[in-house]
Formats: sequence, C-alpha cells, structure tokens
Amino acid sequence: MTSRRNPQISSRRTPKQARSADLVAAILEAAVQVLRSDGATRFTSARVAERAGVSVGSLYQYFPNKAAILFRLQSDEWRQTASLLQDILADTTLPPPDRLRRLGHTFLQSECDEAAIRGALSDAAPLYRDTPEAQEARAGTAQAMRAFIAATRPDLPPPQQALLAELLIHTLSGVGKQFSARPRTAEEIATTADMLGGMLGAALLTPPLPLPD
Amino acid sequence: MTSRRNPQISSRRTPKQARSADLVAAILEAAVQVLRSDGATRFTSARVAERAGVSVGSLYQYFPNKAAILFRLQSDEWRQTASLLQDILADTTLPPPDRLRRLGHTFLQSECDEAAIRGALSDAAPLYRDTPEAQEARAGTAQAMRAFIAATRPDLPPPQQALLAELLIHTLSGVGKQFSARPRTAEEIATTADMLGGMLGAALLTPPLPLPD
DNA sequence: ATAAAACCTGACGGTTTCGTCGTGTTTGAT
DNA sequence: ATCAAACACGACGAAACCGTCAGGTTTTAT
Repeated sequence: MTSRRNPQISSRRTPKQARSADLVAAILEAAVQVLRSDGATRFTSARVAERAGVSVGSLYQYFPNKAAILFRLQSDEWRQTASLLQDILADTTLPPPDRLRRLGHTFLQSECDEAAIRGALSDAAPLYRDTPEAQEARAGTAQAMRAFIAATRPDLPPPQQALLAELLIHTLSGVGKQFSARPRTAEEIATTADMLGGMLGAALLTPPLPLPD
Repeated sequence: MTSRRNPQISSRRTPKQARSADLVAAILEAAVQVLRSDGATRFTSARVAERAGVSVGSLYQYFPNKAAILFRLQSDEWRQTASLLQDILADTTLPPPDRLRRLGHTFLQSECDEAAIRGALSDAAPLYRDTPEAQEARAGTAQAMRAFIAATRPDLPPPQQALLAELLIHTLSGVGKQFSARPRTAEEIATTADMLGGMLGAALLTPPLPLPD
C-alpha cells in the first residue's frame, strides 16, 4: 500500500561553514511555519525556500527531497516525545498507574498546544512513513514503554508485554491526534486527560489473560 | 490549517438510466481497487476511470472532483460503522462493559480485515475531511456512543458524557488505525482486542471525577 | 594574494494531475 | 420515425510541482 520509490531520506551535504548551518536552521524553521499556516498539501519545496529567504537550489543541497525535510521535523518530534515518555515512566517516586495518568495529561496537553503543526505533519506522513529511517526513529518511544511494562508487569509473557505497550502507545497518540483535531477548552483537555489517564492505568493492571488454546 | 477551497462534494448529476447507474457502481468499485493497490497518493481520476473501463469525462459527470469519490467511499464506511456500533451498544442482553469488549473485538477485527483500503482512505482524509458534509457524516457514530453513555452513566453531567463518548470513539478508531498499519497474526489481534475491550470497559466505569473549581 | 572548496542562485525541463468541452451515441417518449 | 434528453468519449488547456544544473559568490587555507 502507498508504494514508495527511492525516498533517500538521508542528508545530502553536511554544513561545514556557519552560514550554511544558519541556512539549514532557516529552512527547518520555515518548514514549520509553512506546515502550520498552509497545511500538508501546500507544503512545497519552493514555498519553504521562499519563506526561508533562500533559493530552492540551496535547499536541495542539504535535503535530497521534500520528504527529507518532513522526516527531519517528525524525527525531532519523536525524539522529544521519547525522552518525555522516558522521564515520566521512569519516575519511581510515583506508583506506576499514576505515572500513566501523568503521562496522559502531559501528552494530551502538548498535543493540543501544537495541534496545527502535528496535524499537518501526520497528514504528510505517507511521504516519509515507510522508510527504514522512520521505522527506526519510531522504535525509541516503543522501547521506553516496553521497558516500563516489563518492570511493572513481569507476570505477563513477553509477547503480551509487547502488545500491551503497543496498545498504550497507540491509545495515547491516537486519542491525542483526534482529540486535538478540534480546538479545545482547557476544561475539556483536563477532563479528557483525567479519563484517559485512568483508562491507561486500568489497562496496565488488567489481570493476565487466560491464553486460549 | 490545511485550508480547503471549494470542495463541492455533493454529486453533480444523478443517474436516471440503468447504464449510468452501472457506471457509477463501476467507478466506486474501481476506486476501491485503485486505493487498495496503488495507495492514496496515486489515487487519480484518470486511474480510476481507466480501471473502471470508463472515460474521465463520464466520471466527472457524476462526481464533481476526486475528493467526492473518496468522500463517498468514506461516507459509506462511516454509515456501516455507525450501524455496527448501534447494534452492539444497544444489545441489552449484555452488561454494558461486555458490550464494549465485544465492540473492541469486532472493530479491531474488521479494521485488520480491510487495513489496506482503510489506511489509504485515511491517508486521503485531508482531501475531504474539512467539508461540512464530512462533519455531518461523522456525527452518526458519535451519536450512537453518546446515547450508550447517557444510558449507562446517567450520573455524569452531560458535558462529561460527551467527552467520555468521544474518548471511547477516539480510542477505538485510533488504536484500530495504528494497530492495523502492520500486518497482524490472529493471535495478536485477539490478545490486543481483549486488552482494548477491557480498557474501554474500565473507562466506562470510572467514577465521576470531582470537578475541580 | 591566490587557488580550492564550500556555498548560493533561480531559470528551466520534465512530469503529473485536474477537470472541461465539443462531439458523437443511446435511450425513451410521442 | 423523430426528436430531445441523457449519456459517454477522450483530446486538451491550465496549473502545479519536483529537482537539476550551469554559473556566479564567499570563505578558508596556504
């Protein structure tokens, strides 16, 4: 599905002088702005370059194609999210379910704060999603959650641990994405985050399922 | 975000003879095939017409644009899903949490069965998502869930009922979409569906939250 | 000062897609 | 048999976009 050709996501030339590093920074900043204001379908190499006050040629010296810019942005987001997960889930001063509760709040809030950019990025997902680089980049968040599950539910067999971790991640990101698709009041966010956190906590404590033969 | 111009989703001419009705059916069938085999980004009016054995001109006599075809497909899916929800949630022979459990199973299974087409459809979502017709079409599923919540948790104030209903729907569809993005074994589906159902059930029985002032 | 490397530019070719329109065919009613 | 409405066709104009390339400018090193 959604067949990809040679996405070639990896960078083309690495900036060695100060001006070119600035240029790359300007491009990334412009990319965020274009994504936010024009949306994914209007995200264009030309538009990004123009917004950055830079020529297309320069852009293509540091990014092999459009997808590479998007991937770079998404990749940064993922790294950020992974370390957030890591921090909250590893905080042993809180009982595990409370950590999930907190995770729900933090996550939902940040998703709503940056709804425009995240929504646009995920609209553009088909452009970078299927590259090996993307698969690897996603692994970070999954790993953090699996470690938490392994520590909290050692009674579950590893395959179930993995599926549970996946379920929690999918719930967080799926709910976050759809909930933030519409503008929300602070009250709605708080209430939903509470319910979400409770739900995740309940999932965590679910008794091991009798494996049907 | 993702600004739309004049999407003009509504149909252009209504088939009055048998042959044109067949033509529309052929187009929809072809659209599904193209979506499944070529993905959202390669979904093209020309390709659909060719696959249907029909000229582009004919296609554009019954659909004002590409988005209208996609919307039609998605709309059918939504109707189908809404009646599924309706049926399961209104089945009073089962205790409410069990209904959610069953819903999780049914939903996840069907999502996995048709992963290709649904995935492609949601990749194309930016093209039809923001039209008023789409907003209205989505309302069906939300309504079914709200009715269920209202009947099951009359103790909650209506605003919280609405948010809870939304949370459950978002969880279902978000998890369904992401889980089915990779091919899954029957075992993985069953296990995840169990956990998902349990999670939803738990969310349903969550005590009313003390409204913070 | 000078040469090499790094950097920047923007016009341009090639491609894809959308949706229309003038023309020709089929159907149903009289 | 005849005519109007419905239907079907596919070449085509217009627009958008991607990514390259030949040539000019700035920086760095010697």
